[in-house]
Amino acid sequence: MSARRAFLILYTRVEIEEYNPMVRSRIQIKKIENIAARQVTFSKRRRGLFKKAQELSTLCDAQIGLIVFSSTGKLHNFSTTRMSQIIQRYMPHTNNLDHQLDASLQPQPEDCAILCKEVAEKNRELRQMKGEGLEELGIEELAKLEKKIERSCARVRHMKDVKCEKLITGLKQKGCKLAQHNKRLKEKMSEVAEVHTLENQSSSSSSKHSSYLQNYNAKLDTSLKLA
Amino acid sequence: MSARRAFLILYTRVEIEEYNPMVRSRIQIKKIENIAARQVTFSKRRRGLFKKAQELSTLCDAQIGLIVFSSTGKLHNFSTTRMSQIIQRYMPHTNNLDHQLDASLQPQPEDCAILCKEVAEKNRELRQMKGEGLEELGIEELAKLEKKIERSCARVRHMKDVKCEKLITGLKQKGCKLAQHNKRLKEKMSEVAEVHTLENQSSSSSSKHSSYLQNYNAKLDTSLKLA
DNA sequence: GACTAGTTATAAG
DNA sequence: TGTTATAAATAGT
Repeated sequence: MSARRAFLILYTRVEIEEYNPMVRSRIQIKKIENIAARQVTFSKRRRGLFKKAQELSTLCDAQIGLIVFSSTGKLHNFSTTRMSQIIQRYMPHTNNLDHQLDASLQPQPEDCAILCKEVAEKNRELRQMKGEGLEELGIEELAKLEKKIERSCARVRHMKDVKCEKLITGLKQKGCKLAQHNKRLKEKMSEVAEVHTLENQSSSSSSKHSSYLQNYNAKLDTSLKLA
Repeated sequence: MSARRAFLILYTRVEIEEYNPMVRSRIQIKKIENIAARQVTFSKRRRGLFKKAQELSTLCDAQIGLIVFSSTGKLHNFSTTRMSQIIQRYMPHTNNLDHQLDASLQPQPEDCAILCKEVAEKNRELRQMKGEGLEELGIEELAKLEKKIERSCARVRHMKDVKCEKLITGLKQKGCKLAQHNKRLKEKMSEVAEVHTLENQSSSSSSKHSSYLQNYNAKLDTSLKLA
């Protein structure tokens, strides 16, 4: 039984580490030394990568630029808009060390055209969202737009409510603190007043204390206002 | 039973096309409108994309630069060496250098900058109208925005109602006309049938008239279909 | 962020 | 390039 067990363990280890089964196995991510295999993998994975990039840009409305040089030096690239546009947009985010690049990244006429188109498109969408220029839309489209705007409105309303609630909570807390502070100040005031009364009864030099009390009251007021 | 069958079919279609089952289903590659879902997907897929890029570069010894701007404008990038190096290696492969030579004939960079700003501004407004990126707004602004969107919605709804009403009126008129036409055609038909009966009773040469009547009926059918 | 269950990418042939 | 079975990515919770 022990021998059988040993065999099983050995078999399993061999299968995982060395034996190439006829089916796909997990691979390590390290440079593929076999050139043919590397090229095949490069081709397949490049396609996969570009597809993923395309999907991400579509699904999430992202702007993507992807440059790939194969080990043979061949260029492959993908971008949602003109690559130069993406690189330009990227530049401000990078260190100033790369300023030399700026010279070769002057805006192209195509970029202007693209931007113009973009502005026009945004304007159209914006006008629709504002409920302008609706004549060209059909009933279905109008219904969709209505739903979309309603959702927007709900989002705005929700954010407003959240902020209001936060504000109210904050104000309440502040109020509580102020009330506590007030209470403490009043207590102190009555203490002072008591002392004053006692002193007033036992001594004739009251004017000095009286002005002191007034001064104290004034300070109290200021504290309250500041709080 | 037929009604029940129709219901079942409808239910099935809805389940397939719209209802979200509790398990993963195939998705269409199109912009995700739900903002939260979009952000989650962006985050997940971005990680996946970057991992794939990393793997491809390691496995196949490729030089890769990847720039991603999210829809909120945030930059994410990956590169095997300094991005500037990759961009520089990329530049000769574009025809930008040729364009650069006649820079004097090209639109000024300022134009592009202005357009860029405009796009950015429109995007900001649009996003707000869609109820995105509201964190930076105060309660007052949110309230204003809400009112604005409500007005938009009212406009869209109004336009939809107007169009619906028009459509309904149009359809009703069409229906009336068709009904009238039908009535007239039926009257004519009974006249013809009457004549035919009389003639059939008084004369023996009925085959000629019979074929004439058939022809007439065929024409009637055509008229009805066209109407 | 973790989990699960279908989906998608891909290693090997 | 196409196929197949498994690994990996990921949509929905």
